[in-house]
This record gives sequence, C-alpha cells and structure tokens, in this order.
Amino acid sequence: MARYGSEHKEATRRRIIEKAGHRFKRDGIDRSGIATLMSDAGLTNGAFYAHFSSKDDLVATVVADQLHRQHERNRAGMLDRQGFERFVRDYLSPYHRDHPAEGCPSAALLEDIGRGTDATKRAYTDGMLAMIDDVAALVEEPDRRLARAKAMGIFAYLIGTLQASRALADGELANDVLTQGIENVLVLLDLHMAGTGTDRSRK
Amino acid sequence: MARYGSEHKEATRRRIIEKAGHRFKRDGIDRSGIATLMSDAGLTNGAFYAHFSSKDDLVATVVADQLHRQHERNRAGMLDRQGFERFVRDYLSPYHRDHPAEGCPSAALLEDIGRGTDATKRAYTDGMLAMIDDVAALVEEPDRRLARAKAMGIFAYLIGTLQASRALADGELANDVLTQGIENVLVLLDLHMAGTGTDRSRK
DNA sequence: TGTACATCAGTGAACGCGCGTTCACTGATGTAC
DNA sequence: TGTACATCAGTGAACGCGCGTTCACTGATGTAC
Repeated sequence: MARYGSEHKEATRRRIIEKAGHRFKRDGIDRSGIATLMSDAGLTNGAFYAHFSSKDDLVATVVADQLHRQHERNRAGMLDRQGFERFVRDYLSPYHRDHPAEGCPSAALLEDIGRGTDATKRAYTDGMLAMIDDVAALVEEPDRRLARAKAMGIFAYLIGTLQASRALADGELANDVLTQGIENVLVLLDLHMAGTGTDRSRK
Repeated sequence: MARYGSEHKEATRRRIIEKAGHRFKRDGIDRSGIATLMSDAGLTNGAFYAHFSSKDDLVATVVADQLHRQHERNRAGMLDRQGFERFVRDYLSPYHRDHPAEGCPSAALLEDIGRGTDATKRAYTDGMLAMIDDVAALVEEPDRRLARAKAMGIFAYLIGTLQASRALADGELANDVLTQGIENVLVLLDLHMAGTGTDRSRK
C-alpha cells in the first residue's frame, strides 16, 4: 500500500508477532493457519513471506517474543520473596487459567515447543534462562548451575499445575489444584531459600 | 476381509486405540492424520468409521485408554513411600523424556486435552481421579477433597518437569531439571505425609 | 509547483497436498439346504 | 459332503476444505526533474 519509512514495516512485523502469540496460545500452533494469523494482524495471507521465511521461522520468533514479554512484565515484581508470592498467586489464578491467550507461553505451548524445530527450542531455552536467572537470585544457592535447576523447577511446577487445571472437567478439583499449587510452590521456595543446598534430611 | 466372531472386531478396535496412543504422544494429536493412524494399525483409512464416529471420538477414547493403562501399570508400585519414590525416579528419567510415545499421556497431551472437547476432558478427569485416589492414600490427609488436590499437585509437578526437560535445548540444564525435580517431589511428598494439613509455619 | 517515475508493502489467486469424512464395492467367512 | 447365499470387516477412490507457499500484480508513496 504505502511506502513509508522502514519503521512502518517493522511495526507491521511486530503486530504479526504479537497477534500470532495470542492465537498460538489460544488455539495451539497447528490449528493456527497463516491466513488466520495474517487476518488477525489486518493483512492478507500473501504478505506473510515478506516478513518471515516460513511458518517455523514465525514460531521460533513468536516463542522468543512471548518469553521476552513475560520477562519484561514480571522482572521488577520478582526480586523479593513478597513479589514472587504475588506473581505465584497471579499465575495460579482462575483468571489466568481461563484466558490462555493473554497468559504464560510455557503453559500454552510447551508441548508444541518440545516437538518443534531446534530453533524454536533454542529460542525457548534462551528466553527461559533469562527469566530463570532472575529467580535464581531469590533461591539462595551459590552454585549457579544448581540455582538454575531449582529456579526452573519452580517454573515447571507452575506450568504443570496451570495445565492440569485447564484440562480438568471437574471445576471444583480444578480450583483446588490451583489453591494447593500456590501452597506447594511457596513451601518449595521457602525451602530453597532456607536450605543450604541439596542435602535435606531424608530417612 | 473375514467374518470372524465379535472378538475379532474388538481386537482391531483395541489395536487402533493402542497404536493411536503412541502416535498421538509422539507427534501430537493435530499432526496425526486418520490415514496414518489406520496405517499404524495395518488398515486403510476407510475402515476408521466402522470403529469410531469421528476423530474426536477416537481422541476421547484414546485418552481414557492411556490413563487406564498408566494406572494399571503403576497402581501396584505406588502403595507405599518406597514404591512411589521408584515411580518418581522412573518418571523423571532421561529415558522417559526421550521416549514420549511409550510414556505418560499427561506429559505428552495435556495441552491438547485442555483445548479438546468436553468428552475428552471428561475422560481425562475420570482417568486422573482413579490414579489420584491411589496416591491420595499415601498423602496422609483425612479430607478427601484436599487429599485429591494434593495428589494431583504432585502429578502436576511431574508433568511440568518432564515437559520442561523435553523443551530445553540445553542438555545439561534439561538433565539438571529432572534431577532437581526428583528432589523436590520427594520433599513435597514427605511434607504432605508428615504435615497435618494446610497449616504450615510461614513467615 | 507540477509531473513522471521507481519503490515496495501488501493483495489475492493459484499451486500441490493432506485433512476428516463418505460410500459403493470386495471377498473371506459361517450358515442353510 | 457340496453348493448357494447372507454377512460384514475392510478397501480405496472420491468429496470439499484449509493448509503452507509462490507469484504476478496493485497502488500509495517519496524522489527526481
């Protein structure tokens, strides 16, 4: 249509990526066709390949973008134990469960990412490492590698719990799982913050 | 081909369901076409509708079957703390991570189930409740509703951890997450077994 | 200031393909005579 | 025991459709003169 400065094409590209993030999280990647994605961005199918080399290219880009947004949104509020608790309560809320399009990309796309291209898994890993290293500071663990595993473990719990709550047809159980999840994650966090490391008194 | 007794058609149906379980877990439901599923069972596409009314019908049936198998396979080995620990170490093993087709249906299909039909979510919920009630006996919690939430919470952790390990491109981190996951799940289990209920000393 | 032109983001039709589903047909079987 | 027939699990071609991808074209713009 128009021949604007280079910032206009960039803006269109960003719009496609953002809308695709919503659509992917709502319907799943395989159920989101190019024509639908472009229509979401106010464009027609043909323009897609002026912005991305393939659908896989878009997927990897969207995964990176989604994790970046999530990180930006939460980094300020996760620096202390109180902020993290607020994050957890938000994460494991019925609202978040019922609105995947606006929610956590890991909870909505993790299986698709696991089956995805190397580029997609790489984008996910890099994005997660950035988030993890913020939480790792909360977990009082001097060994960086172990701190990362502990932080990722906490996210894994949140992800699994939200997914389970979304898949359960029994509304009461689905809600109870969220409530219990908040409890468990905070216990785990306190344990990691207090403990000296791996050694817990078992049996 | 043949006109055998009614057990022969039943056997074919069971073969389709079993093979479809593997295929769904490996490639995802949306990437598994009817022709491929039937070919896996040694048949051609046309015979599908003599066994199922639609693909959604098959999906719900497969989900129920997969959870039933998982329950049968593990119920005997999950009755005490020692058996459950063995289950957890098996579940969070690199082998399980690298072989989704033979593995846990929740870890491979939970997002698809969450986006699925009511019948599929119902099948999942019923199957999970059967498994949950076995573990709930381990969790020393008199309130049945709470015991179920706690048991489901433990499964949710296992599921999220395995999925995360599958999606991470960094092999070292992916392994560390599994190891840390075993640690955390066992801590959580001991806590539920020892604790009197919800009230933990926080702050 | 006014006109001609090059640019290029976006259009929309078309490609081959696999999807879920339907259906007329096949052919090996158990049964009837 | 031998033949004719009814059954019905499974075949394979076809349906309309949406998929990812390609490409000749459009038309509003900034620039050159």
